[in-house]
Amino acid sequence: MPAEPPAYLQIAADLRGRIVSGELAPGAKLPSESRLMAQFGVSNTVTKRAVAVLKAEGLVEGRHGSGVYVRQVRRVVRDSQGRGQRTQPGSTSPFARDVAGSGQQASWEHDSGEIACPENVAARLGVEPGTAVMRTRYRYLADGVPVQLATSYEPLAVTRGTPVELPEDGAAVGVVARMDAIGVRVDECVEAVIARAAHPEEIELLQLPAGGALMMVVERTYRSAGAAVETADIVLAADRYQLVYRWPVE
Amino acid sequence: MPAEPPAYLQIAADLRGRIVSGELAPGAKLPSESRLMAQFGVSNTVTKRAVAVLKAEGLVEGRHGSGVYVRQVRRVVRDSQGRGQRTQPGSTSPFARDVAGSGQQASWEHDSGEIACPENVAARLGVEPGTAVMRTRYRYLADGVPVQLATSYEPLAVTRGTPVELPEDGAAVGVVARMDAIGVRVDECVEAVIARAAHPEEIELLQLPAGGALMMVVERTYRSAGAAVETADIVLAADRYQLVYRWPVE
DNA sequence: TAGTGGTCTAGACCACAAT
DNA sequence: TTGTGGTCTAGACCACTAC
Repeated sequence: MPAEPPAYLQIAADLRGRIVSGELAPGAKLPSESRLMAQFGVSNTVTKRAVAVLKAEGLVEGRHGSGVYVRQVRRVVRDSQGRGQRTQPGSTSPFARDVAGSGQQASWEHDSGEIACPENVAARLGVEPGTAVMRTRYRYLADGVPVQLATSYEPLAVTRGTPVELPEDGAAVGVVARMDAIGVRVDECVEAVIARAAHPEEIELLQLPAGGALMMVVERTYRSAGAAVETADIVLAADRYQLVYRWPVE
Repeated sequence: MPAEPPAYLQIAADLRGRIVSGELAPGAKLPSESRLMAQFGVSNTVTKRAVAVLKAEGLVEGRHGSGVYVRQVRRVVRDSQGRGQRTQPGSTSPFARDVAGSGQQASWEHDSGEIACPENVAARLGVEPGTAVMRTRYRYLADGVPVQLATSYEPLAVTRGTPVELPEDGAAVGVVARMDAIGVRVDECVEAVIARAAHPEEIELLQLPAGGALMMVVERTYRSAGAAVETADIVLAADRYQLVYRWPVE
């Protein structure tokens, strides 16, 4: 005999089916807890747990005192095409271009400071841990809503004493153009992508629902003649982004 | 006054801190529910919920009747380098190369059949919905453990009547080589990456823990002279993979 | 004020692990 | 047999929304 799946998963599956079939459209309100309790003949904890599964999947969101609603997701496309390419003067930042693609307005905040390079970053930059690096933390917003975090590291051996030692509005022009300005020719971009649950500070900075938000993390490294000149951790709310990469065959 | 975070999140944060600091090393057993109840002065449901948060994050796994243990994750690196490149005869499949990189043994299963093209796939292939396509479903295993699913679609207008109409052991050589064999020169590869929670059938096929497993989904499309000749949905257990992309600047 | 979700208590039963 | 996690009951209180 195959084991019966637990009730909370059956209820979650029932609701999920009604969402993906369109019966419960984006913006629609789910049946309230008490209705679900009556309909399925279970106690409140079971219905709450079923709904918690759907929240963890990003399918629904609870609004306190009002109800649970089907989310409408529209993903921003982040295309590698043109990213890490030399941009024309006056062109807008890659982030601004991405969010413009979904009809939204881009803005960002940043702060910079010199630090001793932590171990995991040192491995990516190919320097000794403790080496002086410039760290810049960014928070990017689409229509005023924070959607992306980034932390950038640059060896000061490359930029010390130059006009681009501080990234200032580096986000507006991109790393490649900044390095060009001091004669460093970036020739390769490498991005490593992982997905994981959100860390607590990310939940706070990105105003995510507590417990179970999904993140995509891009470790991006720019290289010049084989040596890394910048690396960054880019943290994206997974349900708001699609990453696109394209390359020629042969 | 800042609001106090709920107890279950505080307990989860406490345990998470002890895990990432290394105090609770991979393989270590967490304090039992009853210990946590006593230590934090809460009821069982609260400790269970705290542990559930860590499970959803992929940090720990419960072993029924035994305890909850810190997971040891080693990520397989899936590198775009060499993927969608013309391979030398006798070379192994991209998947086999990936898992060999972490010292594991690769194997896979597949089944093929002709179907009418579903709508979302039709958009990617640039054909009318309902057009005849060959669908092949793969399940890939590393050391016998299923770690990856893939569903591939090829317009039969391209392959009908050729020796590669059925992919057969297509996984062993790759799409580019198969298309080469019938004179179709693949010249571009596009991959779109999203992250989301696992679907129920994925939980079953990949033997994942129910409720909250994270997936990465790669929509890969091969093109020849502007026309798509193959597209695939590649589903990866997020905590077992790292995707790497690299491209030249300018 | 009534309805709703978010959190929590204090138990219970079962299946499975370790012994 | 004892301890453990997985599931579930049947309540409770609070904060918030909608009216």
